[in-house]
Amino acid sequence: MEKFDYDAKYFNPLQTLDCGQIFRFERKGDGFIVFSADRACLLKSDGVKTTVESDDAGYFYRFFDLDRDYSSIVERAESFGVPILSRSAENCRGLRLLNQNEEEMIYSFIISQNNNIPRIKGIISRICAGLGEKREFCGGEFYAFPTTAALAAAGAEFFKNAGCGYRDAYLVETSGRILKEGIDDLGSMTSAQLKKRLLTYKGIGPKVADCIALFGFSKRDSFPVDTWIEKVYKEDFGGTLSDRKKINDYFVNLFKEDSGYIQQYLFYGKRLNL
DNA sequence: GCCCAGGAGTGCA
DNA sequence: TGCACTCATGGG
Repeated sequence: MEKFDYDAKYFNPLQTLDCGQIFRFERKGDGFIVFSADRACLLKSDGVKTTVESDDAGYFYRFFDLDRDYSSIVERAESFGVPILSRSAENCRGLRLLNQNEEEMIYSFIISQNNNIPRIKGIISRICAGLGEKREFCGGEFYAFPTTAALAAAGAEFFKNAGCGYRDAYLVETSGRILKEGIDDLGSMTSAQLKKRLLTYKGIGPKVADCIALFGFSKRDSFPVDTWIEKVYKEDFGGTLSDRKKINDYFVNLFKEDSGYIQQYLFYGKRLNL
């Protein structure tokens, strides 16, 4: 096991895990076990230092985005003078944007559409248990996120039984296509190129593409617009547009390279009613 | 029974 | 191009 720690002021486990960007983690004593692809780590904080234990410190250092200075991000977020944003950034300064596995993000956010977070977690958990490799961590067992090959071999009936509902066909179609084509060429694309490509997959529309780009491909100039962000737009920014594409344009033009961070502050802050 | 959830695909004007 | 309709499922 490898272990490192980080200033807890800018790395809060609960805020980082609970804000809706990740669907696979569980409580373990006074900390959390966090899963990514076929790996796991143990995350704890005493309020002064947050510690990460795993068998690959380098992977999780990048996973938790620990190269980046969040004090300046929080500062810039507060500089806009929008009350809900200032409150959320101040309260959620320990929220870190994750750099997650690309394929796990693609399939997870296809499942997320028109769905709620607790149910998304349950569906993904059942898919992992059914198709993922069994691994060991911290004296317990867990299931890796399934490979594309395993997903492509599963069939619609499996996904329906896992609770995917009508999204079963999207998973069958998209996993089959990625098995054939791979996604190696997506990693080097610009944000705009990547989103355009993502939109060509079944089950991926503008909002899901933004989430995949933001959490899976580290495209921080993305601003996913869902029902909660629509609410923020109307109630807290006095917005009058209802077209989600135009709302997205409005926010990206306003927040630019900080869009992804600020979107999470607003999304999480609104859900917590901060 | 209703409305809602990290929306997207389809058909038709 | 825009817009209404539909798509499972579970919780409140």
